[in-house]
Amino acid sequence: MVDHAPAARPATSTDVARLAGVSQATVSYVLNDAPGVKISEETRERVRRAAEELGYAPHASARVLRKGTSDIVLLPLPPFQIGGLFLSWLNDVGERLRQHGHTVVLYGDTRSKGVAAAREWAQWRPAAVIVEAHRLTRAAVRQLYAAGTATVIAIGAEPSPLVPTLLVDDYGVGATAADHLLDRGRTRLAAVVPAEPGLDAWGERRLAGVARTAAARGLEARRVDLPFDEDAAAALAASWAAGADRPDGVFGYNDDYAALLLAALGDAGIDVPGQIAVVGADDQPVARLVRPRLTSVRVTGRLDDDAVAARLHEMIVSRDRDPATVLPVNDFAIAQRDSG
Amino acid sequence: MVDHAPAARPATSTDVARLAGVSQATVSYVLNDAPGVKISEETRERVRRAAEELGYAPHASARVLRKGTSDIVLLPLPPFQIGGLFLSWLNDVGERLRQHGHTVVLYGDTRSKGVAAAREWAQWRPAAVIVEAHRLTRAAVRQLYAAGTATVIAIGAEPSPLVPTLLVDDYGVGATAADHLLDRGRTRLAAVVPAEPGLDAWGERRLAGVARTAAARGLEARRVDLPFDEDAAAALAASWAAGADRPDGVFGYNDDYAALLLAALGDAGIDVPGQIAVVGADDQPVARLVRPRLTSVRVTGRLDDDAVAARLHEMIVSRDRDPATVLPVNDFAIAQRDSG
DNA sequence: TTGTAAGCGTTATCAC
DNA sequence: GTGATAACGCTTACAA
Repeated sequence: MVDHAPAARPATSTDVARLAGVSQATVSYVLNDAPGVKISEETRERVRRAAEELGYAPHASARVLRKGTSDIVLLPLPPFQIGGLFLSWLNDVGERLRQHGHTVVLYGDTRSKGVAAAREWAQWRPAAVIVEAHRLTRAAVRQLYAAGTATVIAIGAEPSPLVPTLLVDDYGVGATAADHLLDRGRTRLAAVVPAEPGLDAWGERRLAGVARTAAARGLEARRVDLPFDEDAAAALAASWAAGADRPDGVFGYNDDYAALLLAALGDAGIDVPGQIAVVGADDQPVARLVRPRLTSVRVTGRLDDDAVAARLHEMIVSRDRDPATVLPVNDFAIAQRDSG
Repeated sequence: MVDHAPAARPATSTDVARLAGVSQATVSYVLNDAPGVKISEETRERVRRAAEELGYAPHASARVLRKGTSDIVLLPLPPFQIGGLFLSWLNDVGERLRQHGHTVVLYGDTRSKGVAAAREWAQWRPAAVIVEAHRLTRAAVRQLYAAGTATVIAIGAEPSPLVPTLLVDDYGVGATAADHLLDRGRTRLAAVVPAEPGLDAWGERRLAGVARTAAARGLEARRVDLPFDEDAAAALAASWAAGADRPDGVFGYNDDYAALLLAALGDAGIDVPGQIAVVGADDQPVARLVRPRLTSVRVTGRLDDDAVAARLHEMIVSRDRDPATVLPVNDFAIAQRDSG
């Protein structure tokens, strides 16, 4: 690439055509490898060289306007609220989607949901919108499909009745922890639900997974609401140290909460895992940094990222809008350590 | 909003005009509050109602094509590689930028840099591009400016020579830790540099901050390369337990690495903070979950998010392209706990 | 094998 | 005050 003098305005395909000595249409044909159009290799080369020379980049909006739809895969997600785990998964899958020719856009909007949000997303004529299930309504989906969006995909812990779902099973986390605890002979189970706005919904689902699994064996699971706060954890540990109604197996919601509880139990003189087994989730670094080391539910991919991206791509090109299409993405394993 | 029958195609401003019984131009005037155009309040109301009725959302691409530039603030960042800390900061600032009328887009591209990347970004005619400094070249900046981008802003630990910089001071983290350790009488300093690709560059800068501060007091700081690995940490702790060349104050890079080291020192029978003080960084939850609790460098905002967003907005509207414009965003404090 | 021309939905410059 | 109308840059059917 030659280092040109600063262009006053970005080069257009007309500029390229002029430089290459061909028509503007030919430029479009060549650069898009238009099928069913025969152009001599020599002309192609001239066009490509001219484009390179001018630093030509096609005007995305003009292209979208003309074609009526973009190749954007829109992810209107608040990127921080979702865990680092999901975020890195998303990045890997995004990378693959890009290789399939999509433009992956994390769209910065947060509060809105329903048809108002859909209208905003629809402005960009995305090929696909992948969004948390709770932000979708029937009208929202309709608006997007009217805007030419090939498919809308919900992210949720259960299948959406409106559109295909990327199933991020959160019940399974709790279920896996419960199975592990029960298999090791624990019978009085408890599950932490974080007392933080935004996290509680996730906590409820993990708790439900624990409860469901316990129920299958004729047992119950107690709910323990816990804010991320040392004093609250100490109070809880003290009440358990006093005896009364102490569980012998606790699922700590995730590794952070489990570690918080673990530290408080230790401070209160309760033996882990002797008196209480503690299991975390997400297999984060902290699990190996506390003593005893934390047993944790590791979330693994059910399909590899390539496969997920390939399925998504397939759904987009085939305009699969069937709510019956459900793509489960995660699976679980126990990372066995010392706490339970 | 009335819940309409499914639209076959998204409503255009022409549809709105027809329904409101006005010309299409009038619709544009009303919805954009065009200055210097007198339109009766009654007409305005009719137009607005028609737009609402039809669920009209202007076609973003058509608007961009016509206006020559978008209101997109493009952040071509891999959202996972950057820490959770920066991510949540970014979200807050993004939210504010949105309130200033910008469309914040995290653009999914990763590998590319230089003019090739710039060309890809320029396709969308963004109003601003905020990107890591190392991905910019002179030609890249030129291409973006030619595409009408109001300003390009670098993110980096030192001011960019090409464009204005959002200064994320990483040296300061190490410097703050070193000051703290030195103030408490430690003299044989060491700093952990994570032996992980991708993290080492950050580690080097934090180390440099420690070294610089130590040097100002006539002392040196030792570099300790450490992978995130229990065995490696144990080996390091064992060598220090053996005596030899043991530091009395260690900066652990961040809380995860500091906690890793802390656990290994404990296992090796070294007293913390008695024999070695350990300081982490980022003030993550883990700092309160380990024993002794971890003293940590807390990264705080130098300006509040509102102010940062306001400055960015100002730079965009004024087309501030002056590399002398530097916006330092973070400041530091010590979260004093038990480890040092 | 290549060129001509229509039209995508907006905004903005003119006449009316 | 309001309504035609001409771009904006591109893709694609059709003409040459």
